[in-house]
Amino acid sequence: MRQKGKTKARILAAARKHFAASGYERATIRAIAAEAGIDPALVMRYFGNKEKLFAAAAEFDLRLPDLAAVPRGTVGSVLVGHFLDRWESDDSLQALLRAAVSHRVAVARLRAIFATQVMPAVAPLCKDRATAATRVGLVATQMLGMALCRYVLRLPPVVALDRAAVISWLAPTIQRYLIGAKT
Amino acid sequence: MRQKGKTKARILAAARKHFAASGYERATIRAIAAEAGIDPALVMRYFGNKEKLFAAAAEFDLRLPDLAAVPRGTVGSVLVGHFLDRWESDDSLQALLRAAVSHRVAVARLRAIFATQVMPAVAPLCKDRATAATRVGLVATQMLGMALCRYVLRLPPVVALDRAAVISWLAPTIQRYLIGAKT
DNA sequence: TTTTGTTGTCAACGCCTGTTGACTATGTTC
DNA sequence: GAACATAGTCAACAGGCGTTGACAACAAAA
Repeated sequence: MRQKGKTKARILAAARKHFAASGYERATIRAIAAEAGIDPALVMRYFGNKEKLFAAAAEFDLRLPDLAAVPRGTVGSVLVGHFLDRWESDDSLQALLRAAVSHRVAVARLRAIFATQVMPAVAPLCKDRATAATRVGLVATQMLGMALCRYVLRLPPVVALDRAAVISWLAPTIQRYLIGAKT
Repeated sequence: MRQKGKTKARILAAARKHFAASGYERATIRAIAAEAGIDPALVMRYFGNKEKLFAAAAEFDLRLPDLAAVPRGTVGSVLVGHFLDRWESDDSLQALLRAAVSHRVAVARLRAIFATQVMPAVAPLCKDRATAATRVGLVATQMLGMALCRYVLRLPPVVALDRAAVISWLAPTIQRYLIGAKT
């Protein structure tokens, strides 16, 4: 065997990098293959087609912590900090966001992650069940908005913030959306 | 003259529609020309190339109101309401956001709008000049995040909110970012 | 050693893209 | 009516794309 697993992993890493940097359509199979040091045709052998390659590259776990265990007053800080960590350590998230803006498969995947990972982990924190979905949605607007401005659009004042500043500014917002009074 | 101005306007409208719906690369000159009911070559005659067509289609004015005139306590509501109006009445904003995620010209344009329209209009509201840029940046994260989740990703709980609910949830956030205590 | 199955390469296909230059039609001006 | 500029069409180009099927290299099983 001439290392099947390693090649597959190299392709996936290259795919994540290109999808994250360029979005779905600008990331080409040829460029990904070149980065992985192999022939484009081999990518097809491994993943079937471009859409399946993307699906494989954008598969990941948000690894949300057990929020029932953290003190209610620090839920905002913990959530913001965790999201910053995930965004900075995994290209998949950037790849997914960039692609979701123009590709139906990617946006479906993103909605699925929201529904199956974010919602179940975060919604139980809300007292009134009636507004829980709304509250989690609001959290998403602030979190994804920060990711968009900081990592994708790179707005200078947002990039300039350090980790601690982002947390101290955003945490009260998240806290209020989740367990604050209904306005 | 066989109506030069009207054709140009039809091309621009078709371009905005397609860029908004599909992003930069998926919106093709051919499709735009077909929608405008003319030949693709005529688009080139009018705008030179695709990039210039996009630049023309993504040119717009945020029409920010004079914020010095509104009571300090309602600045958040006014801003959120105004942004909702602009997002829903003008395809250019969606086109620009969708394109900015994968196209360097578009992201530059978006940063320019932030710097030349948002910053000058909003920054004067902040008391301490030192943190003004940061505060306006934070406002952008929440506003663009809402636009992203509501109009582009269409997350169900965010889409379900009506105009009044969006305003009443987001206004306090914006208010705090702009004129609240530094955390 | 031969066979067999896997890992990888090569060259090409068909399609769609932005873009171009030659051409036609129409309205305006002398 | 002739000359001319403008508005619009047509067919084609060169290039890049995802994708394919035939072939080569190599490792393991016979």
